[in-house]
Amino acid sequence: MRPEQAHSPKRESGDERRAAVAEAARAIIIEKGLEGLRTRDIAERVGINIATLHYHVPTKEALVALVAESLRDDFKAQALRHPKAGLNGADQLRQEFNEFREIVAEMPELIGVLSELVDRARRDKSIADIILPMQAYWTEQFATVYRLGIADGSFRNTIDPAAAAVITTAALYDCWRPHRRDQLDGVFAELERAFSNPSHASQG
Amino acid sequence: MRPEQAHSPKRESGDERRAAVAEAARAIIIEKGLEGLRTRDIAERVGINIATLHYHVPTKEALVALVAESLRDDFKAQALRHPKAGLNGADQLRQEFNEFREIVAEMPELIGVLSELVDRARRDKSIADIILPMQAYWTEQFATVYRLGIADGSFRNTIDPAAAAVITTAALYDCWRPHRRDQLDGVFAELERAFSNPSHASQG
DNA sequence: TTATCAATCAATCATTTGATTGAGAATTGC
DNA sequence: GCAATTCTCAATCAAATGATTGATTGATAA
Repeated sequence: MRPEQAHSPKRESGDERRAAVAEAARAIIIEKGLEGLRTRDIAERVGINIATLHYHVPTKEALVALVAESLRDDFKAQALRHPKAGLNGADQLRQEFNEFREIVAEMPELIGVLSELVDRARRDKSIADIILPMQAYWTEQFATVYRLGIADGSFRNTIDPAAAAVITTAALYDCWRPHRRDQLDGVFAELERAFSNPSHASQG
Repeated sequence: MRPEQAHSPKRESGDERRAAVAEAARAIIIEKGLEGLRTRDIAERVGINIATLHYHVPTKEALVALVAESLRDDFKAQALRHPKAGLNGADQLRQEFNEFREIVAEMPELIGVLSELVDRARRDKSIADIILPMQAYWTEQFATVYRLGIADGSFRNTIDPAAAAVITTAALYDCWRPHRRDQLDGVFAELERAFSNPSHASQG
């Protein structure tokens, strides 16, 4: 979001409105789910009239898609935060875990929004087209790390990178949930053991 | 559900009505999510009047709890299907995977209902009280298998059973989703490799 | 300054929604 | 068989819901 212009009475631009709408909708989804998402509640939370909301985001469907896009964009920004060049597979995996820990710490409740959108993606192709590529991208990041680790010897060479990546992202996603959050570090450690190269370890 | 009594014009009992309501609600949740669950649609699908629905299930909240309970009961029934006595850890793990494959094959779309209820559990304690113990029970099954496998030597002794169980159930759950279903066997195999005992394998 | 377009609003629409009411039908127990 | 109880229904309620309408305001370019 664009920095606020100091005390400007100027109307917000269309993009700013839509960003505010997306943010308000996310907050409400966290509280009430997609099930409880109401256009009037969003308008109220942004501080605009219901007709203004419809002016900027014409339908409720468009609104949910806007939320999905805002989420995708946040994750994209997060993915670019830390470069990984020069690290071996095992170190990159650890870095991915550290980054994930940051996400969980910064956005503890976003799992709620993401999860609701994943559910909707099953039923609504327009949401699937936003959410599934994002998930696939995340999973592919791990597959790449595992391939690198196999090549550099830090992971066992029996790994199926694609399957290992699914296992990893699934476990991380599950540990984002409130009732599993205290198991995050234990799961990180176990994943590292699961994929590390035993002969590498015995050499080290 | 109770076998149908042949051609009996008798009214269905309260329990039968509620079971039919739960089943109808499940079907609608699969199609439209909790977001699109409407009491009138359920009544119509069962073939009863809306007031009759309210007679048997007084509020929408009670209805969602009924769905959660019906799901829990199905899983409980499934869990008792195959005895595991006498198998070592690795074989029990394989049997768990085979059972899970059965569940996915028999109830491919139930992930949709379960997932919606998991999301609601975050926001609604009465649902959490039904769903979370069910999930914890499932996870604990795997932890038990891993502990057994460590003891009998079929799994590596560095495993943290609780963390390994979380990783396992998370991966299986994720592979129940339509877009991941084709990876189920690969993930099974990778999980087996992840936790197997290397010195056991080299002896075998 | 004026015309144009974008944005905003209050009021409103048509329908839906969870739930209720009261009468009648069906079942049960004595 | 009858009274009591359970169950079912059509009609209805009050409020909510996504969305629309038409008037007005704000911003900008000429």
